[in-house]
Amino acid sequence: MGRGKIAIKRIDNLTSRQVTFSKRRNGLLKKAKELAILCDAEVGVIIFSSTNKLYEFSSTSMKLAIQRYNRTKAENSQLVNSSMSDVKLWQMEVSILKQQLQNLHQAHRQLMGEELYGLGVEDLQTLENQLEISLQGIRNKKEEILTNEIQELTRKGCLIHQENIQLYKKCHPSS
Amino acid sequence: MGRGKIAIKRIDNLTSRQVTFSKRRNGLLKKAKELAILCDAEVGVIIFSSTNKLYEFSSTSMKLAIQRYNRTKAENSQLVNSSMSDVKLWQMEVSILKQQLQNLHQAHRQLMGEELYGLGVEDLQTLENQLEISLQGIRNKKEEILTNEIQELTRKGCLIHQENIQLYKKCHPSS
DNA sequence: AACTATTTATAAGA
DNA sequence: TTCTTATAAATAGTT
Repeated sequence: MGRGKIAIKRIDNLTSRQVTFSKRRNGLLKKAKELAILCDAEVGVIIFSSTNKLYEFSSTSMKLAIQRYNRTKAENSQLVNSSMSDVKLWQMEVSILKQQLQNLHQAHRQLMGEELYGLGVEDLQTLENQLEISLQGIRNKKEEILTNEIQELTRKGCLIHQENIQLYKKCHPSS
Repeated sequence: MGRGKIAIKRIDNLTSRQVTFSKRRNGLLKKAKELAILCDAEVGVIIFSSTNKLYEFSSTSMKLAIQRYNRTKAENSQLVNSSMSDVKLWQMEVSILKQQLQNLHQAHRQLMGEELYGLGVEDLQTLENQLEISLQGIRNKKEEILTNEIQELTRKGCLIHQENIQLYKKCHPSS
């Protein structure tokens, strides 16, 4: 990625190491930010230079990312705390929300025609019917928009001739 | 960095968001590792996907990196350790999850052909294409199940005659 | 800090 | 999902 290829091993020359650190550190932080934005992910990056200077990026807050990390790692070996503290209650809400999310994800994937493993003919038929209805709604909506656009254009005198309307519709196929 | 240039904003399409996440996640982790090796730095990366799955990299150990991070921050702002309480952090997580739920709900409703208000012809076409694909997958699955059932019945000698097979399929319409 | 020649990452397509 | 490929982006070495 540059004038020459380099092996991934510690750069001996101090100056060159520092320059590369500065360039690549910026690159890493930029890519971390892009990943978070593009993919709606929570990303946290901690970098200590060899001179012990700290650089960081977090899409939310580093504290939150770390807490979440710790919790995720600890979730397996749960049991810990006591009765019903505020924290416990919030934790319960989190787990409920996570469950809801998981359920929705599952339903969503099935609507996308994925993960159809467990379904029988009946379920599949129901799904198919729903999708037919969805398609109808979407096609209607599209038709509606196009009709509006054509009316607007006609009002402005752009499309007076029938054949132009046909042409316009062809360029924006409705199904 | 690819066939086309993309703007850095949340990718709307779920599938391509997941694909991009997977590619860029790998890219980020690789670059983190290279930075650590090349420049003798301590690097820690925490990534939560939008489906709450954790991915991480640490050049030493994440525990160590986090400890060092906390220590450094504490040194910088002598005293301020009071920062965010556990409760506050859980609350933040709850609000993030709620947002995710809302997003998914929205996407879900659109797949169901509802709430099509904000969408343009382009979006509607994308949605329509997705639904067509879904339908195809579902119909294939149904056909597959029926074919298996017929084979099973035929094996048992219940359906030897062609007209019976047609009848069976009619009673379990495939579309 | 800039400047490029190259390498690398990756978006889109198969 | 995995592979391929054209193109965008990052960056190594240089000025």
